Amino acid sequence: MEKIIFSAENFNVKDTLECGQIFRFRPFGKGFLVFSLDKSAYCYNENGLAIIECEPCDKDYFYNFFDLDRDYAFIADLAIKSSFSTLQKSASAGKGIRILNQDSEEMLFSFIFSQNNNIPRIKSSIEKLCAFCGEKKCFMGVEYFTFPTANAILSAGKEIINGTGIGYRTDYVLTLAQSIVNGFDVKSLNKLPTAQLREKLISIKGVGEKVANCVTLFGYHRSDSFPVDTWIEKVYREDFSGALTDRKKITEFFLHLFGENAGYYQQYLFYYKRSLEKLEKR
DNA sequence: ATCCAGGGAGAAG
DNA sequence: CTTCTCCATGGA
Repeated sequence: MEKIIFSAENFNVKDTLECGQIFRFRPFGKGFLVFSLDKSAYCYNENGLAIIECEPCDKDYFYNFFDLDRDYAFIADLAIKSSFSTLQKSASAGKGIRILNQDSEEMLFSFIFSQNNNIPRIKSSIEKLCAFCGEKKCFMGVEYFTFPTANAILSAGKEIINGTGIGYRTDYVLTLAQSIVNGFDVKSLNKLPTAQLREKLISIKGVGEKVANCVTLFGYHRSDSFPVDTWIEKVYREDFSGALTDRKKITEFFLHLFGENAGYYQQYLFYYKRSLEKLEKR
């Protein structure tokens, strides 16, 4: 097993995993097991450090996965010093959040699962998908399943995919899997600038403005993305006194307000609103 | 029982 | 162009 050791100052494992950007992880030992495609790692904070353990051949993958070359102290400080009090609080509480570099195809399928759904159910459905048509593997004595290929999803068929509990979204998933099998290369879209990338993603059935923004942010690391869901809409209404109701316009409002770091700030705000605010109000 | 969750497609206005 | 309705599912 190989270890990557990093300062915990801007790498809080729990916050990074629980802030809603990743669905495949589970508590284990001193921290969490994390799964991406067919790979796995064990991560935890200890003595002011963040530690990642993985197979030697996956070391480069997880170094990039956790975005370890980026200066998150700088990003968080800008937010903390901004003139928006909720952003200050959110960034101060969530300065250990890093935006992961996840696989774009895995993100695309995962966020199609997410529409009009909640995070615990999304996690459970994706786990079932992997169990139904992923490949069984073992890491540190724990059994897990890889994220399935489009081909495996397609051959699993309607009955099985619907067995994951995603209901009406089953058709979206199978249609996407079919088009990937037919040659649609999700990863190659990375060469497009963000606006065109987003437009291309929205042309996929089951992908609208919000899901496209999640995929550009979490699957292509485009920080000029700003997903607006029910939680961010609450932030907009309650903390920015917003009057707009069209979520696309709310996205544009925040992109204009926050600029190129909007995606990082969005994640601070989302995590704070969904998980932390209720804890502070007492 | 009704509402809500990291919304979007398609129809109607 | 904008707004409305319906969509499966399960936990609160």
